[in-house]
Amino acid sequence: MEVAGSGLVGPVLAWYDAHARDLPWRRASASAWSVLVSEFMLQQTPVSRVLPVHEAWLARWPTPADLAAEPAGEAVRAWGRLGYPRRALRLHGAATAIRDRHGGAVPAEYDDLRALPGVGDYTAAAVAAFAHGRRHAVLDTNVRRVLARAVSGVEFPPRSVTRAERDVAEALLPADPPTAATWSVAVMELGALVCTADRPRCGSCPVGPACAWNTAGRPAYDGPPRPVQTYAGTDRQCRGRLLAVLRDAAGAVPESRLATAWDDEVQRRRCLESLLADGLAVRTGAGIALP
DNA sequence: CATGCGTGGGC
DNA sequence: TGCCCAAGCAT
Repeated sequence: MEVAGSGLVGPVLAWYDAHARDLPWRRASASAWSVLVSEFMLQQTPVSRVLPVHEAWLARWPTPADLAAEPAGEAVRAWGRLGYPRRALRLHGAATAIRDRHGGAVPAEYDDLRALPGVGDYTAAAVAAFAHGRRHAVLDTNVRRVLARAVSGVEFPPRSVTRAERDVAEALLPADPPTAATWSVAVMELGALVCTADRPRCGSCPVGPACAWNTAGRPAYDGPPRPVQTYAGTDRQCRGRLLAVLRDAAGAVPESRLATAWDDEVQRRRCLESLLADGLAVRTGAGIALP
């Protein structure tokens, strides 16, 4: 019952055993909560920036109930400059749901995890596998890129996850649940350290000749161009500036003070309203504050 | 299903 | 120097 690329698993597991980074949320002593927090923080944010915030977060809130006991604004403040602060709000919401619906314990079932705010397919599978040893295919951007290259022979995966990708991931997933979980983290690590988006280190890749893309001579990507993400001058940047003022203030700030953070008044007002609508800020008698 | 949502580092 | 990204999610 061979599938294309089935020769990947052994070499990747051996490589991971020798090259895995020692990350706090991967240690045997790490709680499921530590894993969940790391997965929220790692959504679109590099490991190096997550490390210090994750450490401080777990020290302050060792359990979901500890976080749920505080106002959501404290989560937004502690999130600091990790970016996409709605994740902080959702993590607080997840902690509250875990306390109220799961007796304070991070659930192990995919469906229960998936129902938490801020938890999509990837995070639910990752927490089920990495925190609880469940057998789930974990399809993140790293895994998708590795499989696109090694199995499909193309440089980059499709824009969104396809049925074909899921079938490949399922076919490769080892039958033994703990081994499946290790395989998943191992192939992610390979994508993060070796099979990178740009300048992949094929010379030191354990997959070697089993990689269809490398064997084919690493043909250039010929799919649709990926959209470039602009930032300067966007509402995202404006919202970030406004929220930074709120984070750095002890309490509410007068709305006039937000003007110092962004010149364009029309855009500034629009962004403030969107922050209020998102629940990242609230109006009080004294001005604008974190929730 | 395409789009909006932060931030800082590497080349 | 700009440009491109880095363990996604919700709508």
